[in-house]
Amino acid sequence: MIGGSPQPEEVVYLSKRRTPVIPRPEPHRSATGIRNRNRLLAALPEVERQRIEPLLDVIPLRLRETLHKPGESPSHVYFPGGGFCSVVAVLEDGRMIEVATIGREGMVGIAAVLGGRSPSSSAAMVQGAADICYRMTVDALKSELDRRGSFYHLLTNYTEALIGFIMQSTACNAVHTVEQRLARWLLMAHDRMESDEFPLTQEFAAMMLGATRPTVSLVAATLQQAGLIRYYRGHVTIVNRTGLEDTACECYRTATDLVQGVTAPRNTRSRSR
Amino acid sequence: MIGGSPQPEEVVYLSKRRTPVIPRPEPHRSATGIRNRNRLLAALPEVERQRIEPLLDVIPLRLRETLHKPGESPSHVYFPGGGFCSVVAVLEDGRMIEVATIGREGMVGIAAVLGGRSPSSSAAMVQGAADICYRMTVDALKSELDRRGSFYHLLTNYTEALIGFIMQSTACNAVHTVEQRLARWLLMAHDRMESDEFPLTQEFAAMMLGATRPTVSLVAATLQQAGLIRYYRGHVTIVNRTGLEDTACECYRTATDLVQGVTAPRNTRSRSR
DNA sequence: GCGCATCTGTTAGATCCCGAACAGACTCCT
DNA sequence: AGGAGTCTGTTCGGGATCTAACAGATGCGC
Repeated sequence: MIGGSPQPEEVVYLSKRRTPVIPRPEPHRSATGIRNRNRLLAALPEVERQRIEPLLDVIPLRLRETLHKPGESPSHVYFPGGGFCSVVAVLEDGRMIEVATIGREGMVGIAAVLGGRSPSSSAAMVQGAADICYRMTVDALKSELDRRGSFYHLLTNYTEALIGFIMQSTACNAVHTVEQRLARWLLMAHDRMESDEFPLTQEFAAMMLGATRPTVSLVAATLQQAGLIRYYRGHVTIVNRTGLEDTACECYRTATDLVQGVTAPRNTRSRSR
Repeated sequence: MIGGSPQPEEVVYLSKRRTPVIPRPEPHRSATGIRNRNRLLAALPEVERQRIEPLLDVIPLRLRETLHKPGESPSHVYFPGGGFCSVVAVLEDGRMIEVATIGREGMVGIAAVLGGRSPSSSAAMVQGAADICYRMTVDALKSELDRRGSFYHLLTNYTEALIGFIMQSTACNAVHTVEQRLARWLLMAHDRMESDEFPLTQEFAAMMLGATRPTVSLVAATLQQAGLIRYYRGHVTIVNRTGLEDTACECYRTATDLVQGVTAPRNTRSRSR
C-alpha cells in the first residue's frame, strides 16, 4: 500500500509542491532577539514584541510533560521555540487521541484567546522535547489581547486555523487508513523537530492515532521495508521524506497549510480548496 | 453489539441521568419575544436582546441548503430556531465528513467570532429543516462583539464549547464503531428536531459518519431489529431513545454537555471528567 | 552473572468495514 | 398504464484492524 514509485527526491518535490514543505529551522540569530524562535512571536511588529517580551518566561519542554489536563483551568499559554506538543482528547477509559500538533508555528492553550477560564476539555503534552519554550500567564495574555493589537489578530487568526486543523483531523480519522495517518503524523513531527531522528515508541503512536500497537507495528514495518523510515527501540528516523508525503493523506498538506499560513508571507500562502 | 437489556424507559432514564437529556421544546410564547427560540439569543439580558433583535433576519432552513462553503468568506451567521445544521470538513474527493451538529443551542459561523474574514475551511448545511432561523450579517455581528458585552462572552464561550465538541468528534471517529457513532448521530438529531420522526437517507448518514452505505445499512438494520429505531425510504423514527443512549458512545454525552452547558443554568450543568 | 520486571515488537484468529455489484421501490413522462 | 431513470436498501468476497497472546531486548538488584 506504499504509494507511488520512488523517484529522485528533488524532482518530485519541486514538481508537486509550490513551496517547500518545511520552512527549515533558520539559524538562530541573536541580533534580532531571542524570542523569534516561535513564529507567532516572531511575526509581531517590533513595538509589540518589545512590550510582550518581558511577559514571557523561558522554560524547557521535557518529553512527556503535561502542559494542561482536562478539567483544569490552564494558568499559562505556551509558545514552543522548538519541539512540539500534542493536543489530545481524553476518553473516559483514559485513552488519549491526538487532535492537533503544535510546534514553533503555534501556541498551546487557544482556549485562553476565547477568554475561557472554564476547565479545558482537552489535554496537552510534550511529544518532542525542546530547550526553549516561551510561557505567559493567562492573565498577562488577556491584558495584551484586550489591546486589540497585532497580537490579538495574530492569535485569533491562529485559533481559526487550529480549528480548521482539528476539523481536518476529524475527517481524517473517519476515512483514512492507519498507514496514511501514521505517515502524516511522522511528517508533522519531522517538520517540527530539528533532526531526522527523534524518539517515538509504537505504543505512543498507536494511542495518538487511536489505533492499537499491533496495527502500528505492522504499518511501521511496511514503511521501513519501503525504505521510508527506520526505527529501533523507541526511536524513528525519517529516511525518505518524499516517500512519506506520497504515503500520507491530503490532510497533512491541508492542515499544514492552515497553521503555517498564519505566519507565512502572503505570496507563499496556499490554501487548499 | 446492541448494548444492555431493554428496561422500562423511565427507570433507566432517571437512574442513569441526573438531568433529562433533551430540554424538550418549550411552548413558543410570543409574550417574551419571538427571538428566544434560539437558546443563545434567549440567554441574552433584555437590554442586549432588544439591541440585537433589529439586526436579525428571520429565514427558513430548507433541507440540504448550504449555509456556507469552504473557500468562501461567509457573509452571515445563523442562529437556528429549530432543526439543525451540520458543519462538515470537505475532502479533495468531495466527501463531506461531519465535525459538529448545530441546532437551537448554537450558532453557525463561529469563525466570525474570531474576526476571521478569511475563507472558511469548512462547509455548513441544513440537515433538519425549520421554519425559523435568525440570520445576522458578519459585519453586524462584529460591531456587536466589539462592545464586549454579554453577547461577546456568550459567543466566545460557545465557540470554546464547539471546539471541545469537534475534538470529541475527532477522538470518536478514531476509536468508536459505526454503530456507536450512528446511535450518537441519531440522538443528536433527535435532540434538535421537534419530532421522533425525521428524514434521513442511509446515504447521507454514511457520508456524515465517513462510512459507506452498506455499512450504515447493516448497522441500521441491527438497530431496527433491536427495536431502537424504524426507518423506511429516507425517514427514521426514534422508537427507543434509552436504548439508543446505551448503544451510543460516551461522546454523545460529552459533546452534548459541552454545548448545552453554555446556556444551561449552572445548577443543571454537568461536565464530564 | 542471573533472574525478574518492564518495555518493545510480532504473530494469529476473529471482527469490522469497504468496494462492487445486485435488488427493490418510487417518480415521472409519455 | 408502463417503462426508464433514480434513489434506497441489501448481499458478498476481500482487506484492514482489533483482541489476545507470545517473543525478544533492556535494565536492575542482589
